[in-house]
Amino acid sequence: MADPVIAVLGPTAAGKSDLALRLARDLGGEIINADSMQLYRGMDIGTAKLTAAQRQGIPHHLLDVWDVRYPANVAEYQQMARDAIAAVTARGRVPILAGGSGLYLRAALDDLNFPGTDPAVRERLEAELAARGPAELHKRLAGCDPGAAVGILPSNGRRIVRALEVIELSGQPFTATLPSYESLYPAVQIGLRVSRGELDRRIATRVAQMWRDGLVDEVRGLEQAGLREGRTASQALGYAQVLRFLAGEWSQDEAREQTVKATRRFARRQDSWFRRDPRVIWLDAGPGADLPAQALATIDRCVSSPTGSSPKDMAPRTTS
RNA sequence: GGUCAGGUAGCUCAGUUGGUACGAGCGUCCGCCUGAAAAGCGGAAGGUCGGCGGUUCGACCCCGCCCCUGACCA
Repeated sequence: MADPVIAVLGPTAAGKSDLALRLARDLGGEIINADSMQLYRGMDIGTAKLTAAQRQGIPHHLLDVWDVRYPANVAEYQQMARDAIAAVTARGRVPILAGGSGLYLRAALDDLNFPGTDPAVRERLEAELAARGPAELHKRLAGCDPGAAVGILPSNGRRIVRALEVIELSGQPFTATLPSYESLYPAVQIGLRVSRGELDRRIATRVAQMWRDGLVDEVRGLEQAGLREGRTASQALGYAQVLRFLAGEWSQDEAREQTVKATRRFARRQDSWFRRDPRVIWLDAGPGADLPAQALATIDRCVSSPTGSSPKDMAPRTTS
């Protein structure tokens, strides 16, 4: 198999960063971040970003590229990620995507095209959403694109706005369904599986550690840098909660507890997103599991599979 | 020891002037997801209404006793 791309995915606190690091060392790879929040400069503690020392000299790409005031943007990430993959590959090294942002991973790896956007149109539609509510906009959507309306619930204002925006800008109907799972690259997607109980424990521990490491101070600093204006960054787990503490809305304890709760919920959403992707090869990342060995063996197996195999054929064989 | 308030879904609480619990939020589980995705949205499962006895055609709602919790008084 030529120029394989490795992806390490799974819920927060499953151990993606460490495994990616290990694989990069063993395979001669470079890591490409696939975590929407680690793209932000200065958001370190709360995103569990590896420190320079922890990176052990392994090149990490797409960390710290956005200012906290900048609204995140999948399409832009897609471009950057593909450029990074191409660059790493050109260097003769193995690209290793690591991160828990499902849509970002798919944007990088799969044949996904994002129709354009226009701030003015968006703003207008959002104002309408605020003024009239999602149900009314949904009726309008049903009028101009019945197909899209069927796939989007009348209560989901966010998606309705985007659909109307795309229709207005492109004159084309909005396709509300994700394409099937077809990779653009030959890729081995490794999913880390941890039991709920264990995961919840790790999340609690991790959040407590973030607090000890100075998350509150980090957020204070970022607040000065305009974090509150950042549409995306201000809503990041931990950051949103600390901002509410700083605003006097919550006590610090409340902020910490809420962070744990929200992170748990997030991990569940990540699970359901990744779970349905048939290409993901799941490995046990519970306590005592020898993850690197399992991962290396998996990659070996996939890479040595018959040449000429399409990416699609690289889904795990249930037998073997 | 006495008085008062309260014991309803895993948690916090609504509710029925007696007619099969309309419950809600949170949690849990499941699902959706194309330019905010650590975001946004939906669905489901959960209750012998503290225990025992009585009144009644019928009680979670009335009566009695008991148990538990909280506050107050001694």
